[in-house]
Amino acid sequence: MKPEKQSPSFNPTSFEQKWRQYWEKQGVYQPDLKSAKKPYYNLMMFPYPSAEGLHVGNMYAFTGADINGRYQRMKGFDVFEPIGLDGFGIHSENYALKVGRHPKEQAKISAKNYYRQLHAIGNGFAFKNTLETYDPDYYRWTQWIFVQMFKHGLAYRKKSPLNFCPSCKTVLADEQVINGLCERCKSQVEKREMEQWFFKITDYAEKLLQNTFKQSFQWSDKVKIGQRNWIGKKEGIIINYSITQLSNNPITITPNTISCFTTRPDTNFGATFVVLAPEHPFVNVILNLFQDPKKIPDQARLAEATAKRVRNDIKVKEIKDYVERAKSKSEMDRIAEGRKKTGVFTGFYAINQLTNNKMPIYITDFVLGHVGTGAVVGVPGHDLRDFQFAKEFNLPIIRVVVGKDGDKTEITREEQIQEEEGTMINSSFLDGKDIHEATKIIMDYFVEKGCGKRVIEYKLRDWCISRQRYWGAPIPMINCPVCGWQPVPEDQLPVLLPDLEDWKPEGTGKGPLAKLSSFVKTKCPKCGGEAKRETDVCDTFLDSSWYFLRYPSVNIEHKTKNIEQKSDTDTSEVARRDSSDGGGISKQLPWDHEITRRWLPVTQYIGGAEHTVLHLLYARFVTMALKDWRYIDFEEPFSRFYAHGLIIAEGAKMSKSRGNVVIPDVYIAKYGADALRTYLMFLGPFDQGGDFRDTGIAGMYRFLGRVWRLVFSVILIPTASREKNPDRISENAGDPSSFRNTGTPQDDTLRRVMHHTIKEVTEDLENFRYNTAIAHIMEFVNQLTDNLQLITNNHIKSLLLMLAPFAPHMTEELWHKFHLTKLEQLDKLSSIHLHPWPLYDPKYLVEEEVTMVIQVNGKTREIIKIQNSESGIQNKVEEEAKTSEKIKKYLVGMTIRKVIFVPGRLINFVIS
RNA sequence: GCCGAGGUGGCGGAAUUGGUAGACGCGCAGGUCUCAAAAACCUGUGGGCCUCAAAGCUCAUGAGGGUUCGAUUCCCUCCCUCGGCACCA
Repeated sequence: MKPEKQSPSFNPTSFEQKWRQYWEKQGVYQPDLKSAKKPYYNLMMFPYPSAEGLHVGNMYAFTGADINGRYQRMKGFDVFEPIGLDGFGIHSENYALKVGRHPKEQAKISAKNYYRQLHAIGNGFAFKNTLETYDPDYYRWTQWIFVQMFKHGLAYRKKSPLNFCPSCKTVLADEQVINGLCERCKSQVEKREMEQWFFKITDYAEKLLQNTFKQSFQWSDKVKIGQRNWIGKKEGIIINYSITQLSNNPITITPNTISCFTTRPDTNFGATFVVLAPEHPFVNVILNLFQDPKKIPDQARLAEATAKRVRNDIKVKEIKDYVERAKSKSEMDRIAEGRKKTGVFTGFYAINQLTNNKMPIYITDFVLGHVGTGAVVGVPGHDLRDFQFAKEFNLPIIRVVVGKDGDKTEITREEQIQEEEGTMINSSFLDGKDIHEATKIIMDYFVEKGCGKRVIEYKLRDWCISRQRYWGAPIPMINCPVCGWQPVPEDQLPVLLPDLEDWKPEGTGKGPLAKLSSFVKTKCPKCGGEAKRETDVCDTFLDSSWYFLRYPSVNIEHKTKNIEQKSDTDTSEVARRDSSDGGGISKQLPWDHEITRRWLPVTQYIGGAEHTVLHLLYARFVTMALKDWRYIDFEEPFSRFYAHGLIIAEGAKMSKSRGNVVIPDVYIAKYGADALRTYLMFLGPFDQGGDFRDTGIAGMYRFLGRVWRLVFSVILIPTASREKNPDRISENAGDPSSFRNTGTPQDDTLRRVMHHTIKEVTEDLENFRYNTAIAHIMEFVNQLTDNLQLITNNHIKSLLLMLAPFAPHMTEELWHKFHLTKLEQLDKLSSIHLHPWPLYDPKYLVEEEVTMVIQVNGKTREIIKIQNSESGIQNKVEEEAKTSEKIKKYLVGMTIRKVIFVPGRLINFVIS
């Protein structure tokens, strides 16, 4: 049979779907989860369906992650690459609100469309292991985690001023407030005093921080640093100052000290005032004391004259007004006022025990109630804010540090403030000491004198978990008037989210579930009496804090026997924990122990850096807690994390509000998924993202077309070389030993280029340098195109194998066309995607002749070819260089002062 | 203000133990094929000078200094863009 001379036209839509069906049918991307030998858990952050569908930004992230998965699979790993939908929570609910559909209905529609797109991009997903966070089988366990948090004392209720989004009508975690705006809807966030559920993530602050320094914690630096900054560890001291008044007959107050946290006690000789946050407890002490003169307590009952004087000193009304005003101010109002310092004097003084000065105590809104002790000792000479405050209230400013500029004059301008480094002055026993040394000395001093205590503070605060919304996992707690808060018994989980007609948020401070009395009314699990269910739902980020544990075990029946099957040699805490637990359903876990052991922690996690202090921190916290409760035996969920860049369009981040969202579907229909995938990976470094352009994708389509025709030219028109090497389906692509050596220079060149390309592409893929990997493949293709008659089977195989992770459909099509296999003959192992990655042999990288640069005084004047064997010998190269007419011209009449020789690279004559 | 990432042709971007700046692609220009177009293919493509041409010279990696035989790369000062945090004591 003679092959037709014309290659079929390159039409991706004619074969892409066919191969996706084949992959799925044959289970090409379904590893044996129970007994895989070389497990590689390749995970990408799952999407939340909060729009019409995936945009190219999502596709960029998924494709980049998928290329790693495909590469690792070809390297011989059993790659598990699951995908699912983070469909519970406020993102999806807001979208449902927007389109005016019930979230449950919308979820079905979104799921269908998202999964259609996720198929269409051609990733090696394990589609048998999908999960959706709104599935009761899933959120049952989200609730179970909540119950465990409660049982272990990590879930608690607290009343505090919280971030409230008036548009989403719910409270938000600190991590979800960006510049005072709601992370989701960009509305102005208000402060509201509410009682809510919190998770004690702060208990893990130190571990969350310390683990980021471990060698094994291989994360993108920017995310590591971002987490460290967010945790914000500070070592300092709490100093207690006695409180006094100017009056001769001071009233007694309790407490009679003020505690201030500071990291810079070295400057305390320069402390001249104390400032309190409006929320500070002492403020209430004052207000209660003097609100009504009759309420002055007995022990403080004063002579009328004294009382009057005290009331004059302490302007109660002014204080009250200031505090109320401060508390009602929104973040935005504060910013709008600039950084102008305001405050009110309390009438009380704190005694600086170093100088015996009476430091006036003020209330000011620049001190934050939740930071440190909510009270700050003011050192106006060496802190910008303290300086501004002192200026505003005419308080004394004392210099106690001399900076490197040596300026010892009085501090009157902001530029004179030394904060970072310097030497102590005007500080008695600290004089002349470096500030860091002085800090240690003074800390010891305070501790010894009994008026200070070293402390470690963190910026990280507890995770507010309650949301006054409908579309989330109901918080599985019951409030009994007799027994207090009780968790829903584990065998009664899930607490199903009821179908609610009236599900829209109202902003009353309660979630929509509160309106459903059949849901609210329940029995106390402890005493059996009438009780009420919690009606708030969990934050979405709890859903996604453990999903990676679930994926590998999605299809596992929860049989108690898989817990008891442990061998005696298995001494892990986890095993003992499992088998010593009580009977019944509570024994079950949402993950299979053996599978979890095999696959977790996640080998490679890939996602956006925007989750640095959100999902990535929460998932680490939940994993640590599960480890401490002995449900798993590792404490870090993601061994490696790679933060990809963002795709921008029209110069801005893709977002619905900007209207610059690019939908991949049209491009897939026009150019095929392969062209879009390869284009996205080519447009810039994967960690930097890039700007999406139509013209670029057309160019990539042309490139793939060139590859298509190149491969068909070999399939259809056998050349002399090809006939000499007729074993069309040999499995030795890239195996260096399979190469004949004809000795012709062109043959050698092509072979060298191939090995060089394999080397470069392999190294690039190891480091997520997809753009340069593609560039190298392109150069290889250009070389092949220029030497059509010299192409061998191995060139084509190597080319297809290297291109396979990027263009999985087309390479699969060409692979089988090349091997003349028929679709119906194919089994799983025929797939190019399970073929071993090509290897290179360094010995074929060596060139006969190398290019050397000849410089005169550091400027390149000539480029010569020289035998590789001689390129490392200075005499030879120098001799050769001096025969060059051009170089002679430069050297004539000059003296060579020095010759710099870099073997194999250049020679430089320094002349004068 | 602090932390992080960047600044290279018309555009996206290559190039690192300091050694040919601009790989690869887009775009553009010219050409081949065609009645024509599309597609495809070929050639050229940083600026300036010089030349009929070839060759050559010269400038150029945000700005300015420095180290070096040699700097996109290292050091100092500064400017700009993007991302994150932000009155955090």
